[in-house]
Amino acid sequence: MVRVYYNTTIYFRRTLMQIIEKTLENIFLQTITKIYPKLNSAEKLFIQKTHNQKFGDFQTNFPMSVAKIIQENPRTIGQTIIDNLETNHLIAKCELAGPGFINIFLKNQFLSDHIKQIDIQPWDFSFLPRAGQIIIDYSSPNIAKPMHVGHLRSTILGDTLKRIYRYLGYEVVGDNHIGDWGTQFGKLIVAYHKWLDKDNYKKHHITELERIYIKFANEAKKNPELDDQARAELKKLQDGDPENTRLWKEFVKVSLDEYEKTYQELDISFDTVQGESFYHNSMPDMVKLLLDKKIAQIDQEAVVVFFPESENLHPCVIQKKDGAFLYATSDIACLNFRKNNYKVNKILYIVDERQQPHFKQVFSIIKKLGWNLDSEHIPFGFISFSGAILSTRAGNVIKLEDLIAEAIKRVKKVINTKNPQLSTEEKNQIAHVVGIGAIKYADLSQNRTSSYDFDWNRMLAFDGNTGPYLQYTYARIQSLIRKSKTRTDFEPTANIILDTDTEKNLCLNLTLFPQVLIKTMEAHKPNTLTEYLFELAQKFNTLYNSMPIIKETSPVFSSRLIICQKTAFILKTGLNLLGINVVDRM
RNA sequence: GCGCCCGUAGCUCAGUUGGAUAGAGCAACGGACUUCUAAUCCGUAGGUCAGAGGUUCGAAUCCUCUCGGGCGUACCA
Repeated sequence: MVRVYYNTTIYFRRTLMQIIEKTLENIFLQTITKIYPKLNSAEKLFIQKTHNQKFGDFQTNFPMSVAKIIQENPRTIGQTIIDNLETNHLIAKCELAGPGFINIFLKNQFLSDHIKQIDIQPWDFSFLPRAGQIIIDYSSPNIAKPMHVGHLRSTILGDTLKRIYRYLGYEVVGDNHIGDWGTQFGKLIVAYHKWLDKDNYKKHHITELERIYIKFANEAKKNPELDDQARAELKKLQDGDPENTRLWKEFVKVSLDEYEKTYQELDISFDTVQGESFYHNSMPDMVKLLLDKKIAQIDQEAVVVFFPESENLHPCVIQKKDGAFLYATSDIACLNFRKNNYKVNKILYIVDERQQPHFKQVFSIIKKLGWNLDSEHIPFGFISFSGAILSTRAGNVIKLEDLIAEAIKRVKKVINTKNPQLSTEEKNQIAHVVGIGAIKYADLSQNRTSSYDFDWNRMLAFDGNTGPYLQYTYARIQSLIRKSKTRTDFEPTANIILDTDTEKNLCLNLTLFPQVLIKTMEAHKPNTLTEYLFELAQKFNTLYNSMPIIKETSPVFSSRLIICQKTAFILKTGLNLLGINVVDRM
């Protein structure tokens, strides 16, 4: 690390690793602006990894993408660019290929030097628009209901995005927007007085609250009068009735305590927990504001926002005829709060795809208000079970705590056959890390937009493209590193030998990590990252199975061990960004 | 009815400025452990990218239509 002190502004600057794709883009851009000064198409320039070694290491299709604008043959453009490229320290040669691809071959020396810097210097992400804060709304369980696999996606998606944004240098606020206000509390209060089993409640708060909630739903079908009672209790709560307020606070507290256990098991944390109730007091102001600005109007005794036909949205009720507020109202109030209390870069809502119309409505309303907030709904497909939608009331949920327990149980079984000599304590620790890893990876490796049917064997698989596979690869490397500790012939600064396709492939893959992170962040799709890590692990395992590492002597031994260290670093860093930990043996 | 999402190998799915021969995992079949952890690796087989048209140098990707599936459709969240 090099520290440079300046006179005017006192700060230190570390030497940062440049991202290869960006460096190449800069080199090409220099040449392109020189040859085609009028061409304002820098955004069309993308350098990407080739999918086949015969096409070089990286490539660009820039000539084809601008051929029409320049009105020249793409091959001519490509050749002109290649001929005018200034010599530099990273490109060995460029080839024109096919209809107008430019294939780029890197210098081995550059690649070797570059890889050696991995885990020594951090990458330079300073070109990203990082001003302000990224606010991420995720997890958001409903009070008094157990967290089930349906909450998994929002929770770990949000957590992963939070980690990735932070790693890229953004300031992030993770907000658990809990469902702690609304109609279910009227029902719960009625059910609490009628059916609560106090012993059960003491033993397991949420299980009992869930039971009486389901009972209420069933009883109300037979006896609609219960719904009226629930509405009355809700009204009392909203009007500040002391007894109902006390009960409500109790429900919230016991629920949060319970969720906290699951969050700890999953290694999930939040920066703020501000549920719907937090915004309750400001909701009347929101309604008034929208009425004053003539954005909302009174229709059939309710306060409603209508949208132009082109937006294809249903009217949005922001206050019911009985005076109660709704989900949309609280989201508007929440946005108002964020506008006033944060310097917003972007707001992300990690909520399932069925709520897409709701967010369109809310975003349309704040646009009418002239609030300049970059808000984005990050939708994901929902999880069903045997084709049915998971629902607390229907009672077909799989609780997160049960899923976690089953995962740990299954991992233990494998450890006992593979590594029975490990201590019980270590077995437990490994089982926990690997079990959680399997669950998180199973979900994150799926494209978030697709819905899927929950399947125990699929979610808890340990072979193939799974979390345990990546953790296993990491553990294998750690084993090599342990065994190399006593070696005296290790040269940490040795050149990396890139003579075989196996070694070169793996090394090239190592360099892609920072760009993959950017891509993952931009599309908000963690499966981009899982896919990359899986490929990296596969390439490592190919090397591991086809060539000796610690059985070699230096310089080959040193070169391969350095590759191992760097691979382990990327695997660990990548897995940690997915919220998955690693173990040194398993 | 209208709106949104989806249809890719036997199964589950990747595939985001439109790029070269559409890829993985699982399952199947054949092979590699007295050798750095076989939760691994190597190989074989498997495709009308739902169908039809269009846009162009080039389409799984963009546009139109048809068929099939899921979800949503103002006073729940």
